[in-house]
Amino acid sequence: MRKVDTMILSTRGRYGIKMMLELALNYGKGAMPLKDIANRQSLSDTYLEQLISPLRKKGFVKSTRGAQGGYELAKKPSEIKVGDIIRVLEGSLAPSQCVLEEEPECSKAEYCATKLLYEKITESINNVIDSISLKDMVDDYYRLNNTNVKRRSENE
Amino acid sequence: MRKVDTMILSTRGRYGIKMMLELALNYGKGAMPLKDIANRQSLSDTYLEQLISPLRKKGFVKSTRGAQGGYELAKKPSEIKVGDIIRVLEGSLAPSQCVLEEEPECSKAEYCATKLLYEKITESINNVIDSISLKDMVDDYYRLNNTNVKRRSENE
DNA sequence: GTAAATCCTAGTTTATTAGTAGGAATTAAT
DNA sequence: ATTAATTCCTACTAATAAACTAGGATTTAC
Repeated sequence: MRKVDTMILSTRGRYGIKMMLELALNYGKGAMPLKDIANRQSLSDTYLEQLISPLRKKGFVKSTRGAQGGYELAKKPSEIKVGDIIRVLEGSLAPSQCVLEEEPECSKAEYCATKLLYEKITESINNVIDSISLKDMVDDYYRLNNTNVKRRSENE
Repeated sequence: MRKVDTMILSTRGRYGIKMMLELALNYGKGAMPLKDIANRQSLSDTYLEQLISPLRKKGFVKSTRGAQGGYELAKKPSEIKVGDIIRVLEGSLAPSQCVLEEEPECSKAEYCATKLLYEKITESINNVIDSISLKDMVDDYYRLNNTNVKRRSENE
């Protein structure tokens, strides 16, 4: 039997985004230990370790080793796009191999109407994920939070 | 180790689209045996059987049993959207479970900025896949084909 | 010098994907 | 009527990928 719903993001991408949002919320306040992030999000810290490693190597995160160490964003939240995080942790999101240049799935690629379809889907996804930065998410976070708090007190 | 690139469509969706495109190209010419489709696309016919079954049950394909039987589209190609095929074979494409109503991944969904992100991604994907019909793909198919043939003869 | 942290490699388990196998039911052509 | 070609259905299997875990080396503030 098969899964009912396909998540286009695996836990790598999803946890990675949560993790980076935590770092963005902490931006400018120094290094944050991974264990804190894991605790706040109820995720396995040893698993998050695996995810933050490539983000560091790609220059989105910087680390301070040793006691009192931790991680922080290596760029301003406005300069890190959700697409950056996803591409590091999931690779290119493409609906089919043939959209990626390396190896055409389809032997008659020039006649391939499905390739055209996949390119349209890919473009649409990339447009969205490259238009949203961590700063946008932080803004959303505070906006959503304030709205709810306000609504609650208005009801009383 | 992990795969380098995440395909948002599995073979179910990709083969399903190829199969439906073949049926669309054959539209109006009677039933086409699954074995023919499998041969044309170099795919396993027993696997395609599994994929066409839910498409038939959802009313996108109709079958004729017995010798000289086969499958054909149950609607006009313009009335079948790529999104229909994908949803039948892959389920809802969503970047995260929390976008689907049933079970919120996030305990504090009302404060969840990532949910907002996922909704934007989902909306963008659905917009594309629901705007492209099998007729569009058939048109692309012939347009790509003619263009290439023409270019070839122009070169001589 | 000890505790708290990152860093690194290699496992392990579980779930999902991608098929296969085997046969029952149906029907056109002979 | 028999045969061959087809759909239809259920269950199984193998390969792959996802989701972690384990263990230890290294670094550094206190």
